[in-house]
Amino acid sequence: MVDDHRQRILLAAARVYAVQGWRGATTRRIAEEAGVNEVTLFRQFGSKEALLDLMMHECSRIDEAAILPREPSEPGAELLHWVSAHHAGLSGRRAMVRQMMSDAEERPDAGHCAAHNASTAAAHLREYVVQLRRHGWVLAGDEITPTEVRAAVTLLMGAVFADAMNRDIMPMLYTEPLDDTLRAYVRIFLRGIGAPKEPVALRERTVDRLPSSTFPFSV
Amino acid sequence: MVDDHRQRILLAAARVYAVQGWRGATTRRIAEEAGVNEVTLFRQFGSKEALLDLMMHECSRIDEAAILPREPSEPGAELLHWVSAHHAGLSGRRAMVRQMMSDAEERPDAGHCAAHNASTAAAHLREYVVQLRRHGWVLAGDEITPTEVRAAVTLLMGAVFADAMNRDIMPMLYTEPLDDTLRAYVRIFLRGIGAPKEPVALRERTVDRLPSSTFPFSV
DNA sequence: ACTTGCGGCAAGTAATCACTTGCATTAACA
DNA sequence: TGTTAATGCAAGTGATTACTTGCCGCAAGT
Repeated sequence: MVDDHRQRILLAAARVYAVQGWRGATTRRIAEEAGVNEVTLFRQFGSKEALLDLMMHECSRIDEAAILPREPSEPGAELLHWVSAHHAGLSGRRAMVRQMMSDAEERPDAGHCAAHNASTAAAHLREYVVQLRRHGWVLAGDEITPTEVRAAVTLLMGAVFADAMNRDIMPMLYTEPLDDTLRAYVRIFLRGIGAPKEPVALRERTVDRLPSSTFPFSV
Repeated sequence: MVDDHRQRILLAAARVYAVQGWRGATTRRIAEEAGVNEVTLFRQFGSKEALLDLMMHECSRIDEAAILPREPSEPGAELLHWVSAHHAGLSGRRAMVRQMMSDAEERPDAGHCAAHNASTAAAHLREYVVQLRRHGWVLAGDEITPTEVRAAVTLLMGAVFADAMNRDIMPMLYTEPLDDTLRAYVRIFLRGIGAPKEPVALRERTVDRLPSSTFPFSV
């Protein structure tokens, strides 16, 4: 019963905050949205700041992102699935992420919460690229530098982030359907890191010839 | 003198708004920042809403973006220069853009202002790609579809946008220096639309064999 | 039956919000 | 020199802010 109330208030706070931001998320509005008395809010959480801080941390704990397989078998399809899931997650939290990023100027903690998901997702993608390389999906010895591979990761992550954040308010930029766009993102990304569309002829033990230490991805 | 006051107030409003957002940009703080009596603000602009609306429209009028040449001669360098300028512009307005995007939920006009620069920049880039193709810099007849080229534009724009917005609060994602990253963005973009690094052998009048009508970029 | 604790309700706190009014000052222009 | 328009200053408007206090009802545990 107790936790039920706390949860309801936290969810209400998240909804109000996503639309109205920190200053607009008044204790009155949150209480009204939760269907509780305003005083209950203070008795449960102490202050507005404590409540919103907790809410933001709870929100950033959610990791609903799809998982990239450890052993790549179909990079294009796997990446598309993962990117779609990541985009969907970001898109669903769009309003809240926007508020957090604007609050980052005054409340660094909000920025941290907004960055958390993106950071872990980027780490997953980096690890996946390492595996791609390990399993011979990436043409080694290219003119593609390790820095460029790292940049390709932030390029893809950034493009998906911007797409999720801006597609609704920039119709001039995002004219093509979401599906086609994400598919193209993935294709360009794979081309960018030197992975051909067709499966590379499986060279046996490419791993031995490309020790992971030469690759600058530790995590 | 009069315009001097108005300008000072508008600039002060922009500074305060960029940090504190709409609700945080109180008339008191703006007047104090401008070194003007609070009443002057109301006598000049009528209301807080009128002042901030005007300020946002003035801000979105500024088009400091570098210009992409009509006749591409060195795509890599030209694009890098343009992307750097675009990133610098966005980066300088970072705080304000973030506030506008969070206000977009309640004040659609703020969203429009935030979208304006990105939209015109994207139009420029699209036009440049058309010119690239016209002058034979792009390998035609590839497996690269027009939709993919369009997506490449939004990919690059989105990545630069995200980089400018998030680099300061996501150190885990943006570990490489800005210059190297932008350079890599451009290289991957060019590879993504099928433009090789080295200048293509100038085929005479490729234009005739590739009428622009087959290319879906009208603007 | 009695305690304990949680929640609703009504009221009130000082601070801040956007905005207004009246009056004195100042500087330009006639 | 007189007029006019813009500004500063002091004060005050009602609304809203976060937060507190005191009292009462209710349900569960002992």
